[in-house]
Amino acid sequence: MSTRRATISDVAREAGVSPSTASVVFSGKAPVSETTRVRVTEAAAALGYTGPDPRAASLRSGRSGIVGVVFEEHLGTAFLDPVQTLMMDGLADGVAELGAGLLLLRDAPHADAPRAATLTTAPVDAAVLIGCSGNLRESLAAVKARGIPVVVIEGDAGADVPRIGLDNREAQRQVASHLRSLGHERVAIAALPVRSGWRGAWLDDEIDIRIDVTRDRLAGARDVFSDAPVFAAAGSFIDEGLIAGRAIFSSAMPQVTAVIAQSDLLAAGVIRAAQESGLRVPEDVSVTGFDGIVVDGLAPFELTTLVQPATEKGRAAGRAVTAMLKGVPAASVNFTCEFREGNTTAAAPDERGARVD
Amino acid sequence: MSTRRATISDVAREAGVSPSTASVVFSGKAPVSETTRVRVTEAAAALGYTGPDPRAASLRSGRSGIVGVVFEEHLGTAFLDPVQTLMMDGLADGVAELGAGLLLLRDAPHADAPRAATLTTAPVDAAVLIGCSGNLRESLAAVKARGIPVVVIEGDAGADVPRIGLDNREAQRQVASHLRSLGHERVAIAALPVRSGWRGAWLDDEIDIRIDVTRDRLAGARDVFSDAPVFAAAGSFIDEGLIAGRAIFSSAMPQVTAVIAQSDLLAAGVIRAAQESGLRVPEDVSVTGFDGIVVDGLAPFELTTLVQPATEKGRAAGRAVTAMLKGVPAASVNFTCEFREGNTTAAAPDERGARVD
DNA sequence: TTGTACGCGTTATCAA
DNA sequence: TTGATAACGCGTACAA
Repeated sequence: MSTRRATISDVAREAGVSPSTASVVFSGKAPVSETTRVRVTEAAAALGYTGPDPRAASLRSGRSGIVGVVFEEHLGTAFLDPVQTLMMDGLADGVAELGAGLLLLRDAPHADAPRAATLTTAPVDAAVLIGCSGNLRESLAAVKARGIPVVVIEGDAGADVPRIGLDNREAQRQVASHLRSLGHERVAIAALPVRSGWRGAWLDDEIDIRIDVTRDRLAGARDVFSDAPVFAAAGSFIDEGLIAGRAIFSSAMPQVTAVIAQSDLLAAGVIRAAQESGLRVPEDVSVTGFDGIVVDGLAPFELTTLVQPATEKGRAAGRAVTAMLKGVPAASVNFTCEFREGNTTAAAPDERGARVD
Repeated sequence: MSTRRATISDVAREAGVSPSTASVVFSGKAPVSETTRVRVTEAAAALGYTGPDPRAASLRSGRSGIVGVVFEEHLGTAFLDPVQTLMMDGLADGVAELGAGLLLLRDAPHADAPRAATLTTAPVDAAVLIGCSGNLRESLAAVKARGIPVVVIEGDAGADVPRIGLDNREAQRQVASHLRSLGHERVAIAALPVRSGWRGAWLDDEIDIRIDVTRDRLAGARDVFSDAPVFAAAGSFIDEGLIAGRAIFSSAMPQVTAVIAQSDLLAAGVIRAAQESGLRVPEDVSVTGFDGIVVDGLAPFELTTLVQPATEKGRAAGRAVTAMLKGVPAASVNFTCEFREGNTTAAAPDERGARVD
């Protein structure tokens, strides 16, 4: 009874065959006679050998059967955000054909997990980057240098990296235009974080927005309301929306008649803040969201929002990765949001009288 | 420009040092003179070397920095179930200290993904099994043979495997007793699936329940209502609850006055089915859930249910795995549900008059 | 502080 | 159908 685990060579010796033959028995990559197969299988059982060591196999074959999914946040939040959840669902679908496992990774080592697994240290065959902040761009360089296929969801990683995109700017502009057509002039924006680790604050400097989604949606809003003040929240949560909303409604700024939130969850929080301030939605203030997810506890409100095909985005990413691993070049895909009018928007208060019909 | 990628030996040669020195520069496991460090770093940059190959490193060191999380369902559904989502959130937290990535795996190859990565073929340092059906038990044997630390959430894997458990049976019994004390006699049960791939049907044979959660909760209900008919759904979804509810309310069985659902989502579906049948909840029929999650669109109902600490369960599993990888034996942990009375249960119709106070 | 030498466990390749 | 050989790329005793 040796102290170390049995290897495939041990099994081969026990079965009286060569290591390569034993290997074939387990991989099934070449025909093996039934008698040999049985002998090897029995030898393995006798030695308690449960199959090739994945580490060694992946070193030799160059394949690990793992697709890395890189988030730029605390991993936990990836599960708490409905949009991400739906995307993961689609992604799991998309890589199913490939038969790979999904490895959840963070973009870079963080204070609370300094030795966290990252794209550079993980044995992945391909990677899917979600969002594409500055940190992610670093990972990207490493991965590209290693020649690992990469797909980016919601971000720009250069012309040679397939992206799964969304018409964030156009969609947000559409909603902004809708508000303008309702007569709104004094509009505030509740934005998503501008970079990893952002704490939630009024935004002074818009040059330094490092998260593409935030920047693109903001640009869309700015296409219509070029001077709207922006409070960038710490994350896409109802509670953060509440904080943003309080800042917006209680500030010394001129009374806003509409708030453009960059996510449905933020919008839900903003609505709550409005109610706290004694403002009626949509009579006193209109609020718009983004994503088109189901927000719990928002009844009787139905957000005026943009519905994005989150699951489809994930599925497309999975398919792109699958294709690339098969050597087929993958093309970028751009998805479109669908405008959905709810009951959280109405004509601006000032113009109410004139607009009622 | 060679056709293959640079290795650490190439870098060492370029820098004029030995491979082992170069290795140390990257791993930081031994002191290196500043000049050497710079020389190696520059050589690496010149050659486009981005660090040790994770595959080789993990073969050599025996560590991959990956914790496998094994589900017994289609991976996508894992993200759609709020309970799983919360658990993953906690799990991510729990392994954070370890700095490992979470690899999402299925229990066994499936029809739609025959070559899917499994516990046996993935380079994991440790594994967390969620649920513990028959399929999982197979993986379990292999993993134990390989000496990989394992923790099981909601399942029994033998005395030597730490389990993160829940008082499913006792909790469910508590709810059943509550119903009985309200005067209910004719009760039906809307159960979770009894095994992987189950399609949803009345349950004839209760011997063959291969999913522990289902069996334990059923046992709890049976402790009070020993003859209640059981419709086992295909999954924990509102739509499956609807199917179960329709079966229950439209069947030729004696009019039930209460339905014990094994999850909140099932309960939500059952309520919908009741309304379809013209039954009022809770006046005509009481419905109970399990999990204590927020079910969207259920307003104005608040389920009478059992609140389970899902996030805590995940966190405990993560901590157990972390401990085991450090060589510290981990103990099993058993969590307790909290009974929460909502407005979906009331006195049984027959006894209403007698019970009003 | 640096270098030498070896093996981690497997599988691709090719010849028999 | 099977076997011999040679890497895969790295980490780490140990010696210098």
